[in-house]
Amino acid sequence: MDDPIRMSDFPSWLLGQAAAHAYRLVSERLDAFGARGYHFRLLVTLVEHGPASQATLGRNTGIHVSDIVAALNELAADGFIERSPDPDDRRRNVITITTAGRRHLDRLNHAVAQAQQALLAPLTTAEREQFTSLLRRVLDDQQHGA
Amino acid sequence: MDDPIRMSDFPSWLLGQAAAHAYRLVSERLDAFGARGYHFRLLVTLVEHGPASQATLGRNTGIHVSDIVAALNELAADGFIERSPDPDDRRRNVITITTAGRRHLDRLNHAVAQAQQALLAPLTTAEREQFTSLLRRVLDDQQHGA
DNA sequence: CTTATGTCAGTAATACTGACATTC
DNA sequence: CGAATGTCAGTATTACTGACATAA
Repeated sequence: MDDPIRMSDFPSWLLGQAAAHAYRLVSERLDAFGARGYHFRLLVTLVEHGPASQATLGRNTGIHVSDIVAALNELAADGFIERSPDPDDRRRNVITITTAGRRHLDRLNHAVAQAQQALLAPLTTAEREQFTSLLRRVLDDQQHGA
Repeated sequence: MDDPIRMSDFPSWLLGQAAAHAYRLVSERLDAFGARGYHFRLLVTLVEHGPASQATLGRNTGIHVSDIVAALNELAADGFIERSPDPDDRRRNVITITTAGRRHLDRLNHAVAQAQQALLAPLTTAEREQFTSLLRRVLDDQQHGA
C-alpha cells in the first residue's frame, strides 16, 4: 500500500527479462545443432584454455561439477570431446576437444554470433560498449563483494 | 578454430551472468518470507492494475497461464489472494489481493528494494539510469521486432 | 585424516507445451 | 462453429545440494 510499484521499475526485473530474451535468441539457434548452453560453454573453454580436468572445467565455466558430468557425457556421445585418464593424478580425467568438436564449435560460434547481432541491434556501437561495460561492472562487484 | 573466443566477449553471456547474480540477490531475500519471484510479480500486478482474471494476469506479468494457476493456489493457501467467480463471464475467476496480501507485498517490496541497492551498488546514479535505459531499449526491440 | 575428484540421484525455479472441459 | 478461459500433466534448462567411492 506504500508506493505505486511497477515491475518495470526494478532493475533486477529488467535484467531478468533481457536475459530471458537473450537466452531465447541464443538457444533457438543452438537448438538447430542439437546443442544447449552448457555444451557451448564447455567447448569454448576447452579451446580457450586447452585440455583440462572436469573440476578445472567447472571452475572455468562456472558450471557445477555435477552438471559437467552429464554435459560431457552428451558431448562424448557425439564424439566432440574425449575423456582420458590423467597419468599424473589417477582421480582425474583429461578432457580434450576432438577435431569434430572444433568443427561443431565453429558452427555454434557462428550461430551464437548471429544471436548477439540480433540482441544488440537496437543499440549504437557506442551504446553496445557502454552496455557490456556496465554489465561487467555489476559482475565484478559480485566477485569482489562476496 | 577461427577466433580466440571467450565467453566474456558474448553480451548474452554477460547478461545471463548478471541476471543470475540479480536473481540470487532477490531470491535469497524473498526466501526469508517463503516467497518466490512469481508470487511477487503477481502481487505487484494486482496492486498496479487492480483485480483481474487469470488470463489478464498472465498477459500483465508475462507468466504463462499454466503457471499462474499454481502460483495463485499457493498465494490463496496463505490467504494473500482470493478467487471469486466473474458474474459477467462464468469462465473467469476474478483475482483480488487481500489485506494480508497487501501487508505481505509491503514486506516483500522492502526486501526486493534492498536487493536492488545491492545490485546497483557499483554504479553511480547516472550509470544506473544508463543501465536501465539500455535494458529497456533491448527489451522494446524484442516486442516491436517480433 | 583430510581433501580433491568424478559420479549419481534428486531438487527448485523459470519457462514452456499439449491436452481437456467449460463457457463465450 | 471458433475462440477464450481455467486446469492439469509433463518437459527442458539452468542452478544447486547431498551422498558416495576412489585416490591424492
